[in-house]
Amino acid sequence: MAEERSLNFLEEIIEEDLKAGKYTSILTRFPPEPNGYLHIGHAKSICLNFGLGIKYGGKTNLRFDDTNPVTEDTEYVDSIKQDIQWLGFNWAQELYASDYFEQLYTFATQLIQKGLAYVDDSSAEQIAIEKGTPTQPGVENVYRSRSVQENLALFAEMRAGKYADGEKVLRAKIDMASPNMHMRDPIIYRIKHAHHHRTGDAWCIYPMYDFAHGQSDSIENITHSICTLEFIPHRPLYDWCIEKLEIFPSRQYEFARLNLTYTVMSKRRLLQLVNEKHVTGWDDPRMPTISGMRRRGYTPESLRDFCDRVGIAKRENLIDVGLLEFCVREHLNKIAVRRMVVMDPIKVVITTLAEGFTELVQSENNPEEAEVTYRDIHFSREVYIEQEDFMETPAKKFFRLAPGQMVRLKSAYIIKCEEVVKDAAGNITEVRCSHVPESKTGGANAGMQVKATIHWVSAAHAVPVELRLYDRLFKVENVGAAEGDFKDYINHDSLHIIPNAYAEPALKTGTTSDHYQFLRKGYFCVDKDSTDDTLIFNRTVTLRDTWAKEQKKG
RNA sequence: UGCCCGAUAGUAUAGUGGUAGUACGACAGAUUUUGGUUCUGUACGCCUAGGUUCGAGUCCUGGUCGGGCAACCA
Repeated sequence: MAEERSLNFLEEIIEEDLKAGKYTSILTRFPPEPNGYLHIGHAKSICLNFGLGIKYGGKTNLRFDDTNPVTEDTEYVDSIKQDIQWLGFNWAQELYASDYFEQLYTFATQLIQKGLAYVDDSSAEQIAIEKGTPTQPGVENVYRSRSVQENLALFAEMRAGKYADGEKVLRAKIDMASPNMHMRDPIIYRIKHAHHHRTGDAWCIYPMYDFAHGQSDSIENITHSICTLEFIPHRPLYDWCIEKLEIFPSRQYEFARLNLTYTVMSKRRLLQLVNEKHVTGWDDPRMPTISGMRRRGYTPESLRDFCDRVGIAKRENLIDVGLLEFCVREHLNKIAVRRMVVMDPIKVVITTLAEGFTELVQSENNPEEAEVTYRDIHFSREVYIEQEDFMETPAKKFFRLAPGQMVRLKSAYIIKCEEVVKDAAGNITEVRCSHVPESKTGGANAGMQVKATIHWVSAAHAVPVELRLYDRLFKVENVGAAEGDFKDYINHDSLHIIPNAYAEPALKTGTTSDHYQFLRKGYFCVDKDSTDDTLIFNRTVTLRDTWAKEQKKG
């Protein structure tokens, strides 16, 4: 089943480690900070970390990196857990960096005892100045030479709450002249008199990322700690802590994060979109968040397939959102139930049928199914078809309905346009057609060749529904590379609401499905805003439309 | 001016010294009671200059280009 595929560089490393006997099994982790909702970029990391665990018979922990109480919240913890499970993954253990606060405090004191950490009384500004620049070495200050005893006492006082925020920090004593800025005596503990979502008010000092992440990995015996490229310069510090503390040597590896065309992928920017009401929330169907995509109608399968196809490497990338759309179409084509909905109606009267004529026709629920099932649809003398499926003066290569032309009404009769009725202003109000008798499925004339088959809804039986059509959130491909404020590139036309589309009754009364294909229009799902009175559908993605492409060519 | 990472069709991603593959996209055609699906075909690529070698996308050196690194963020 699994096709022979080349290994990515992480799989190669793991296979070498396993082969060399370095590990008997692997343990990875997914380490989100609970300060925002997960997006498709996180999905790539989730699929990678959990996927590796599954592929090599190992396990994967979920560990919340909650070392900064002022930005973190349990609301985010809950959404993150839900999103991971929805994607289809199970963690071995649910853990929190905050579980290790006591242990991390002990690690810090060990460093102090070894003369490898010191309490610094300098202000943030002073520390920044003394740090130097990438091209200029930093300088050592007077606090750097404090005695072990003094440092131990001071650090204990920090923990005890004797000092205000920012009054003191604990720094690792490494090398103020290092060409790597992160090695210039990085701050490892800071004072924050803040309420933590899990530890409450037990602590007023919190470890920095660099003093929490690697040690957490080590405590859990994580074998392969996988993160994104921007942490490459942190790796020497990651290794330094492990070496000096003499703890389990977890190893950090980095891969390139996902970037998608026509969207943004930073939590900061997504939060801004939410806070400034450019979207309705984190789960707005236009958002690249997992919750937004779920609401939009994307399936876990399609997201996993996408993450698989984008690959894992170290070079920066910008993935065409078209690939995502391909993945969702491919999955939805297999599972979506077919229904007919007319979005922009024009009335067709079939004059050769008796006044009040009505009958039931059968149409397949999904032609892709191994065993095709059918539903009944009311057909009658008056039906709605799409405005765009009729042209009074047809364009070249237009082979839908036009005066004197024939089309098939899906699962019903072939009709021929005989007359166009207009109002005083010259607008077309109605198209009058004749029908070909015996042209239904199984009829004597069913084999007649027509150039097109169009969808329709019986006028008398149509059910009004609301459709929400989404377009890309941004107007430019590479929002990250665009100059100026990213908000200048927001597509203000990204939501188009059709309050009164006409749907076939089966949509309301028939089998309920999570995913529908509205014939020839796209894939849709029911939105949570639906009420007993009004069904609301989100368009997940359109169908491939070669006719639209043809038209663009002009 | 320092350090680090990277560079293969339009976009991604393989190729581990021996014929540059794959996917999406594009284009053309076939099939189709969805201009959907499916199928077939076509076009398009190793950043650059040297070097090592019988042979270099791959190894070495220089250059160019892109990205990152100086939050009491992660």
